[in-house]
Amino acid sequence: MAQNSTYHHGDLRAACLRAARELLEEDGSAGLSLRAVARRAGVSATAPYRHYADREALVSAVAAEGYRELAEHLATAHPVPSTPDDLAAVAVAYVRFALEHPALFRAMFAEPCDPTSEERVAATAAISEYVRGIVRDAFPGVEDTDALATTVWALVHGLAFLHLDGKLDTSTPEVVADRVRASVFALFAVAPALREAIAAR
Amino acid sequence: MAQNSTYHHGDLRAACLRAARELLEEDGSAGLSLRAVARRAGVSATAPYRHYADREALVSAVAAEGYRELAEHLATAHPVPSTPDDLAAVAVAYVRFALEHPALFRAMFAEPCDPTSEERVAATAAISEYVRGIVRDAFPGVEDTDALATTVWALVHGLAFLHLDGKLDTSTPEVVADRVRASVFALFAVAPALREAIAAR
DNA sequence: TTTAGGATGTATGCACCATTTACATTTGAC
DNA sequence: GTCAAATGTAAATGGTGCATACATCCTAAA
Repeated sequence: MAQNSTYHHGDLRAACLRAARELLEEDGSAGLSLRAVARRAGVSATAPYRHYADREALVSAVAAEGYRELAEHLATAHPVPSTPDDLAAVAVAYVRFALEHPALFRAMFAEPCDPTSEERVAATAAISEYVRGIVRDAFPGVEDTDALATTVWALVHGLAFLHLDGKLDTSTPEVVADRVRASVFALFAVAPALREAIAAR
Repeated sequence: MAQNSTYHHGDLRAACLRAARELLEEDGSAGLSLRAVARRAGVSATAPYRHYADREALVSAVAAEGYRELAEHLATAHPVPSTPDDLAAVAVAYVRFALEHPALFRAMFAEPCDPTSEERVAATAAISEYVRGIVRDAFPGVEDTDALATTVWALVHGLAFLHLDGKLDTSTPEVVADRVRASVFALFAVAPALREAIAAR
């Protein structure tokens, strides 16, 4: 089981993932090079290629991990959201996650997504379904749950990016949270009207 | 005025900008290297450094150009938006711009923004003010124009990114436009309630 | 009109990077 | 125990950003 020499690492795949994640958080996307990952894992420069086809594959793996963490983070904000207040709390958590892990969040959403990374596709599908579930629970009367979920996700996602890009004041967590809550409540208030708005077109 | 030899380019600054823009649209952010720009401009590899301090400065310049084009694109969608319908048309134009110029849009919003690029800061401030102006005209009764403008921008911005990242169906321009309109109308319907929602917290 | 000097472009070199290919070591199944 | 597959290494190729020193050209002052 355990290697008795130093030739084999033991679990290089996981070590690379961890190193990549660390480098991403420390130096941003530019600091995440396969060579740096290899150095940090204490292994030759090309060893990571045994576990990841190329740089993008490694980034995708980190992103997928990010999706799982985001889902966890949201669930922690509120286990079973069922009211507009709950949903607002989840929205705040979403934006906070982006601000606390800017490089990771960018890797998850801001880079051209590789459609062939099933790990990544599955992870984003899970997030999407999660949002849909929340909306369904919080607004059982709404017919087109998907449309409302999309709108909510887009609003929160856009808020995250605008904050991340310095387009909105992020001096304190409170001002951010207040702004997110205000925006989400604006949308919630109209939820019943959404179906009509769509039908009216 | 005009150079009589081949040593000097004439307007290398503009040529670099154009080449960078082309490379960005052709091969994405990864294809935008200073060396490739120099090659395309028919000039030595380090010549661009006479006009741009580093790669990021060039990207910022391209992004700033993108902001101006986006503003123009939106203005074309509707010169003086003053109704929810007008605003929805502008929102659709925003998302369409992102889908038509994915790499440029990412360069504008998805990369860590350099706060020292005044060209870029000024350009984004202009966009922000533009959105605020539209909201002010379209909803003269709303007190906190800034809050509503932020919400609108975030929603549209988030829709652009989710489409860009393949999280939403983009098979035809129509399905995209319909979804954007539906989301924006949902928000519009509640505009008068926004102030209350904020006050209620 | 001549002639510095600044602006612009070039040549070279360094450090870093991704990726490929060939080779070495270890491990586990038989 | 043997041998093939899995894992790690070494070396080489070709690309990149960028700093430094050098070449050329334009312009404005003398």
